[in-house]
Amino acid sequence: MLSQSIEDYLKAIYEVETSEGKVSTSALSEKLGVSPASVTSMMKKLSEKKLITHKRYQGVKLTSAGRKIALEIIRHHRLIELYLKEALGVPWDQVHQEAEKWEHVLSEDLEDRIDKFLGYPVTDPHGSPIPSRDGTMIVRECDALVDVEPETLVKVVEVSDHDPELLRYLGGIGLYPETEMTVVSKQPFKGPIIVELTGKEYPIGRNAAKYILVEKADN
Amino acid sequence: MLSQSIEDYLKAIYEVETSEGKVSTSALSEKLGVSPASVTSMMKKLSEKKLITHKRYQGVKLTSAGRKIALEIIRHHRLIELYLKEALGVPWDQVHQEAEKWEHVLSEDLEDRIDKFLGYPVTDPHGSPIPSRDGTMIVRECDALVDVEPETLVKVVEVSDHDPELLRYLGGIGLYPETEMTVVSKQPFKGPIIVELTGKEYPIGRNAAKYILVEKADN
DNA sequence: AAACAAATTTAGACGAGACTAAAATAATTT
DNA sequence: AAATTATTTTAGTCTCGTCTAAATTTGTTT
Repeated sequence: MLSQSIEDYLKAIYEVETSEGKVSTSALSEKLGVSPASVTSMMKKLSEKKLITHKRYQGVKLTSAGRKIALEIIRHHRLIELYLKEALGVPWDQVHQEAEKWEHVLSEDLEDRIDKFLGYPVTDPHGSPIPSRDGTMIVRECDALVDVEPETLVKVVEVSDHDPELLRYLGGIGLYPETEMTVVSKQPFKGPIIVELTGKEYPIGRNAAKYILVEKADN
Repeated sequence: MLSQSIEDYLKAIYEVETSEGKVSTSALSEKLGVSPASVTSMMKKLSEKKLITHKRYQGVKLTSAGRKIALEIIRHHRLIELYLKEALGVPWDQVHQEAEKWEHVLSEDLEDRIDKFLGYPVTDPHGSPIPSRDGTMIVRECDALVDVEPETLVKVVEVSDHDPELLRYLGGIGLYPETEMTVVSKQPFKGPIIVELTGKEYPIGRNAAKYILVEKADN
């Protein structure tokens, strides 16, 4: 059995690896809210357990064993997020922080029951794909909203779950995964992006728009 | 925020206090599966936090602050047990071990949602009363099955959740809280107690019968 | 290429919570 | 009441995961 701490590190490594390619000590330090020195000592331990490979001063990489565990935790996390929303009506801006705790105590049996209850879902409430039990996750190519040209009809694919504030705003204007909307314009001088949905126009800050993934809607 | 370990100790102290009156170091050591020395050092810590009172060599007692926390954890535990059974169909012999982990990560918000979902229940799947949010729990007077005279019609009130094996057996013969049955006979030489329910007779060992609480049914 | 800055690792310490072995106290027997 | 046994506490150690401060390596300027 792995400690909660180890699980958190593996998950963080996976996330940094997919979002930035290279996994530095400082990135993990930042993400996990611990000192760089703590990261280094944990890297040593994870190396010994063959969950990562580590070259001094060169960053780390998950081994396939490490990746499998990371994906298992992420699967737990996302299943729980969806479950809390569907079964208990927890608002989508709160499910993340709850799942952070619950992901570490989910048994295989309960995981299966929840999966079944939800009808074997493939995405969580933020549109993020749920890894399969055997440790694989689909990869999607889609664009950040901030990079889309005006006058385009797009469909929301995924919204980052890290900022509850943003999620509340987006929920308030009815912007969820699967929502279709039109990018109306991008205001100059790093101003907001204006989108239209359900007949109304709303501003979305450039920074926020980095965390909203969309794909071109067909037609 | 209290550590999981502290929560476990407080819960154990509460349980020993209600079942045996006096809370000895060895009883806690046994119950928690740690050495007596570990118990003593934790007692020191809990005393400093004013959660218990401790007289050297004389056992411990919960303060009202300590009791409140213990009851909060027990409330979590029992709500979760019932929730897992009702919402996810977890068999009653498995809910206990799941709840042991989940009880420590339940937020107030989720506690309320689960409570509401269940319709503000007062007992868990084993018939144990669920403490109220403000930290009170009803006390019931009822008899252990082992002490009941033959030829009596009784109603099952509560079954201890500590032995999954026993729970499976009892579930198999349809013996749950609220079940009515007749104590047919007590076999001599510490033999089993024979009960009749749904027209059939079943043996229940003396030891098991200590852990089944019943009340006389007003026939 | 030398100097400086930034990132990373090492060294050493700490608090939590467990352990074992030994000492102290309480309970029970004789 | 003294001796023996059982229980509890103390003393000292260990692992885990964190920290700070100092040393090392890498990257970037000038």
